[in-house]
Amino acid sequence: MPELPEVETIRCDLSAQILGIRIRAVQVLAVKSIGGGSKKFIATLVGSKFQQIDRIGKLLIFKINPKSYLLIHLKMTGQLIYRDQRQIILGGHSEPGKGEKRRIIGDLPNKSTRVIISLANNAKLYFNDQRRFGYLRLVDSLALEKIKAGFGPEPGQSAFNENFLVNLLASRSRNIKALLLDQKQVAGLGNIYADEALFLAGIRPDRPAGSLSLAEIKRLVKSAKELIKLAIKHRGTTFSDYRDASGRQGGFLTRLQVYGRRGQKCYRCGGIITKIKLAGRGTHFCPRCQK
DNA sequence: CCTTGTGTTCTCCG
DNA sequence: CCGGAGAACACAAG
Repeated sequence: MPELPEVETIRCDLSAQILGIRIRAVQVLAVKSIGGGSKKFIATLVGSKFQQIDRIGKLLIFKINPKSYLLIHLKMTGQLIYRDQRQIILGGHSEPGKGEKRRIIGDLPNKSTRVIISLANNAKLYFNDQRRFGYLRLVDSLALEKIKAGFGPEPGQSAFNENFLVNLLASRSRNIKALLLDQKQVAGLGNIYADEALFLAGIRPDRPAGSLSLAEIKRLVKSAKELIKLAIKHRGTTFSDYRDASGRQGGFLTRLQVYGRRGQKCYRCGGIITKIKLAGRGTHFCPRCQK
């Protein structure tokens, strides 16, 4: 489940690998993944270069010319794997694997590969997506601006501050976790990091947003910022499908404080982590120290 | 049955 | 009755 730290890791890695390199060919193995119209999609991409890679929330934005952008959303099981010529020849097993976290995906394409972008340096970019929720879309600059305008600030940005959150939460009955998951309000947090941020701040996820005190809001701002920064530093969390652009797992899993820890002891107070359903999502928290 | 990100649709309330 | 908030559903595959 790639969230902001995972998508940022991919953005950063790919920026160092594919910028300025021409697209030689595009194979669309699943038309659904590009929303139909593969002829125009391929024609627009082939011959152009990746000029810049941006990100808003969990959405990757590849600039291919001043008015055309390729958007890639990984949703639940999407992967974007870069293989250079040597790795393709060796079948993806060329990385030695210094530690356990360096697990390699194996031969590509595989049964989850939906799109292959071949580059002029003989490298390939594979879009894999087992559950086909993710997508690639071409948009012009006007459409891109409209999409960007639909996102709230990210925890790492200065706009995500105490004043912002005070105004956002004021007189809202919705539970705080649902609000944090709403990309229109706050961009980038998904199920894992929403649970983690609330744990760090000591706030129950089912609290009505409007019931948070100023002190709690301050803690939430600080917790979310530190959490996202640390998760990016560790290259994100791999629970099942997430891989970085080189096919490696993220390093943050072992640093999670609550997510996936149902029935285990709280690292902070020794209470037992419980799991409930909230906003349609599995939600983990410590009933003892989260108030 | 469970898992989840997001777009769409539906319902409710003021 | 309108508008918006927010909940519920759809999607998909293992």
